[in-house]
Amino acid sequence: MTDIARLAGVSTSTVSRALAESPLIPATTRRQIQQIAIDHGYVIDQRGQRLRSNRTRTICVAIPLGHEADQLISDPFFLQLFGHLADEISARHYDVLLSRVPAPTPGWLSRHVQSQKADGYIIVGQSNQHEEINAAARAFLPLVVWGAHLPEQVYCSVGSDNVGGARAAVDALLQAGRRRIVFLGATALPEIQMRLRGYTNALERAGIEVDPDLVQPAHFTGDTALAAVQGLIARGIAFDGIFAASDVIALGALRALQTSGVSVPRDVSVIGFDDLDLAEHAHPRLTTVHQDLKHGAAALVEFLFRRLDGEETPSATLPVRIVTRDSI
Amino acid sequence: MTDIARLAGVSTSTVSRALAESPLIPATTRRQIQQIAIDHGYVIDQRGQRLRSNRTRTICVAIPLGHEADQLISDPFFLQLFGHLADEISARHYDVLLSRVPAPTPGWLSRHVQSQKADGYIIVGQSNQHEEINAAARAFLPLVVWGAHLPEQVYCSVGSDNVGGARAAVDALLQAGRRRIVFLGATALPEIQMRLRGYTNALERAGIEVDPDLVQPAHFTGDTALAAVQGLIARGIAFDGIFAASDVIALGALRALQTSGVSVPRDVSVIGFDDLDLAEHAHPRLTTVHQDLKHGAAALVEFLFRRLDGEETPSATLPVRIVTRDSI
DNA sequence: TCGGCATCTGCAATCGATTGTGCCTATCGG
DNA sequence: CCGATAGGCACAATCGATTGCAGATGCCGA
Repeated sequence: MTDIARLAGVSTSTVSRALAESPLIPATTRRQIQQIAIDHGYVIDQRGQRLRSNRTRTICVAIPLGHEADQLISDPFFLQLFGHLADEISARHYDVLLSRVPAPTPGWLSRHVQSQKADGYIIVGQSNQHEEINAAARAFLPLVVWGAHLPEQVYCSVGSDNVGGARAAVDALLQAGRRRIVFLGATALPEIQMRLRGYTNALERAGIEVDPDLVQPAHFTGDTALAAVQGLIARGIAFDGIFAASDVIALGALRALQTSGVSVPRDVSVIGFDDLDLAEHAHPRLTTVHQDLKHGAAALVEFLFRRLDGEETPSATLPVRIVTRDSI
Repeated sequence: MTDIARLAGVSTSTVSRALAESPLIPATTRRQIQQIAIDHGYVIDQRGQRLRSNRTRTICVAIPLGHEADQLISDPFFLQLFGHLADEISARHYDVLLSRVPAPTPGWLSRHVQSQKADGYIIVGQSNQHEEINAAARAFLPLVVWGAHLPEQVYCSVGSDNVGGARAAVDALLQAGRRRIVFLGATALPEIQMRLRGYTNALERAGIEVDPDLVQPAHFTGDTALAAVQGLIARGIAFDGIFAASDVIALGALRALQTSGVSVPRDVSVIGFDDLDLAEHAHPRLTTVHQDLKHGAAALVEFLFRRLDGEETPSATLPVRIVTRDSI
């Protein structure tokens, strides 16, 4: 900037103001200085600008992986949500900073916020970090969370109706005449806990007792789901329906059934949760609970920018609906 | 930092050195100062640190959209590549900055580099920005590109063997007895041009003349591919095979054929390019040219970090292979 | 001719860190 | 007992921008 100032025969103050379109500088001078900057390939250094002006024009999307340190960014659900978030954020001319937090240590979020790398935060999935997020949110407004709505929550969250969606999913299986329904999911996560609650609710309402053998842990990779289903078959535990807490899990279950010669949906009905692009293309096409990630992402970003302007925003729970295809 | 210095009874220089584990500060003092920092929730402000130390510990992943401004980040191919890139970068403890450049203006990349937002750049897809990238790469070493290897290229690129892959794909269709083979793809892009060249090569070698009617433009969304195939059918142009320049295009073509009552692969064989997760789950399961995006991403990041250390790196072309499924 | 006012423009402080240089104080050997 | 040496530490410059304040300039009317 000093160089540009010298070339233009003015001070750096004037250059700074000219490039910022300050009305203090007459329009003709402004244009001249801007032209000199362009001609010499000068652009404002973000490091200096950010330090001085206290704004980074950057939103950080963070994924805490407290439950499962090896879940990668290349997880299809996360990528799909992230894609929509990035579209929304870049449409507002902000940069997107992606941060993966493999093993959250106490205070990680507050520290991250303090480091001034971004103006606002979108946390994808609470993992087991509810308290941590609460603590950070108490002192820092521009922070929104994709996930479940939990008791004692001070932060703003957007998420699907997990209990209702799970209940509807299990109801669909019951309606298809299924009685021994497996639940597959990582119950350490709040969202999955909610889905388990919906599962339990639906069974109880139908007068069916929950069989602990049928509630199986499965992480977010298809492989653990595959192993869980194979385990059930090997142990001779009978079942005629599977409610998978995510589509990726459902696809793993489908693979396991296929290799064991179990026909879907003749012998076993399967329903997933998420409605990723994958679900439509699965074989058989996967019946699943549709979450509207695009609208969810739009809501998250909308709320975040309102908070950047100092406004408080409420949490939101998005309705879900069953998409009926061929696996049920 | 001034506060921490006061609390510890030392100067900010000492605090800075203590937090940086400088051997100039005795170990016991270091620990004391670090403890005070932790107790008071202090973390180094990235803005100051970056300004002073000239390093951001950030890699920017940029997508130029010169050809098609409305392509979104939520494109499955891009997301899958991006996921692998992000995994690799965050494994090296760097941050990932995502930048979408909708309508590249001359000098956009050089300007971006100058702005000092990141230490290194990964450009995904050259779009029509070959010259621009060349210009930036002449003055800036830590820059790598996913895409085709072009003549007069000064930058480092990693990409698949597009010509060879396309040739193999068309050969596979020919071997299945197909003769009137459609090409679907956006030929404005260098990578797609290469695939078109492979298509032409393979046909010529088989003594078949290229019918211009069968070379159809299709963008990266499935919808334009769907429309193109429906157009061919409506115009009564006969064809018995489709080489789609990407899996997303192939899925669009499959949908068009399905709604028109054309059976795949009985009446028409279809082959794609990419081997996204989607391909395996398509119905019928899509035969396609497999690109190893995970290794490609690893190579890109490896090269980039070597360049951050001042080393020159060559370009690389990755081999591809046909994954045979049910659509051919 | 001069005062007053509006319009520009520059000085200098500031954001929060890093680091070369040099001072001070022990410690040790002669 | 004194000087050399090394180990700790602080001072102050610096990175590249922004902005309040004050000074300079020009124009107007009286």
